[in-house]
Amino acid sequence: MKISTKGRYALRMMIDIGINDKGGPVRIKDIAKRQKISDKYLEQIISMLNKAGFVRSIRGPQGGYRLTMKPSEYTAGMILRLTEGSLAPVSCLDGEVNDCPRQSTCATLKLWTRLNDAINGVVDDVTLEDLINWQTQAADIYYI
Amino acid sequence: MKISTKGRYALRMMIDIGINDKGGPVRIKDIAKRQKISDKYLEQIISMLNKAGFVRSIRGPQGGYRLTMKPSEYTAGMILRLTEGSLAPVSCLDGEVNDCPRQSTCATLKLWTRLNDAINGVVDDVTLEDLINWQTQAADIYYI
DNA sequence: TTCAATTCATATTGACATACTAGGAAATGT
DNA sequence: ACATTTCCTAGTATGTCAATATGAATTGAA
Repeated sequence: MKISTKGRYALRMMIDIGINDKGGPVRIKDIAKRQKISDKYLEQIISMLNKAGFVRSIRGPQGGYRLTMKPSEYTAGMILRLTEGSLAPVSCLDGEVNDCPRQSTCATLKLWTRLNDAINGVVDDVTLEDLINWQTQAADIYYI
Repeated sequence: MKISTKGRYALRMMIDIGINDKGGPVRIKDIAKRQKISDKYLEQIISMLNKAGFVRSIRGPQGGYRLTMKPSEYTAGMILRLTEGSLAPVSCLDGEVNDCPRQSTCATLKLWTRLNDAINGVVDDVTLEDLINWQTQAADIYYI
């Protein structure tokens, strides 16, 4: 019942890009250095974000990545669902339809559905803008 | 971000025992047959519930397991936390204290804390009694 | 036009967890 | 005594996670 590094790193990268884009693209190497994460691993993760259109890449020298939308338009749920695959606590709630043969008599399904709703309620309520604000506020307090 | 079979089976066993205790202990073999799960695997899981005092065992012929408390006194969270280890979405929220060196500057921690609270809010609100009621209601509808 | 800096793509790996299966020991009611 | 139950430990196949590794493709700048 854990969010994997993929999801956590993806959020941190999006936050990092949001904060460090000063009118030009942000390099993986710099993100890796700031976040203290292997740049090769980050490459793989950002490739997902790129293919999903959450960032766009610029190749060659002075290249890097930029956000494609305003931070307020991304939710944490969008980013986590993309990288984690699904946030559902049980696989029968993964897709659109539940084809579990036990579903009509499954008491625990009601519990899992409530849990699923609670999880979605949180992650779809928090935007990248929120995360960036929390990040910059925390940094301010820390470095004063 | 999935509940494992251990947690799911533990809940189903507790529900099964709650429903099928007719004044005497319920055998693993019968639970396994009803739930269509390997009895050997259920043995391992119920051993955790036994050691935690959630059920008590009676050995020998006509032996089996009985609940030690009223169904209303168990929450789903108690059973899941025991079998899953922890329901926290990130490991830095696992124990009592958070000793992550990034915590003071970690924006995502706020998200994980909200998520953790939401998860706990659901699982600690649903009791075994609720689950048993949902189960018996579902069975009624199904078999009429 | 060459070169260095960057992203892009794919394969491999080690460690670990999951979801069991297997075999037999211990206890106990009849 | 014996059959029935739980109890205990070990083994195992499979898959996932979290990287690491290697090199190709692209492109701005000298």
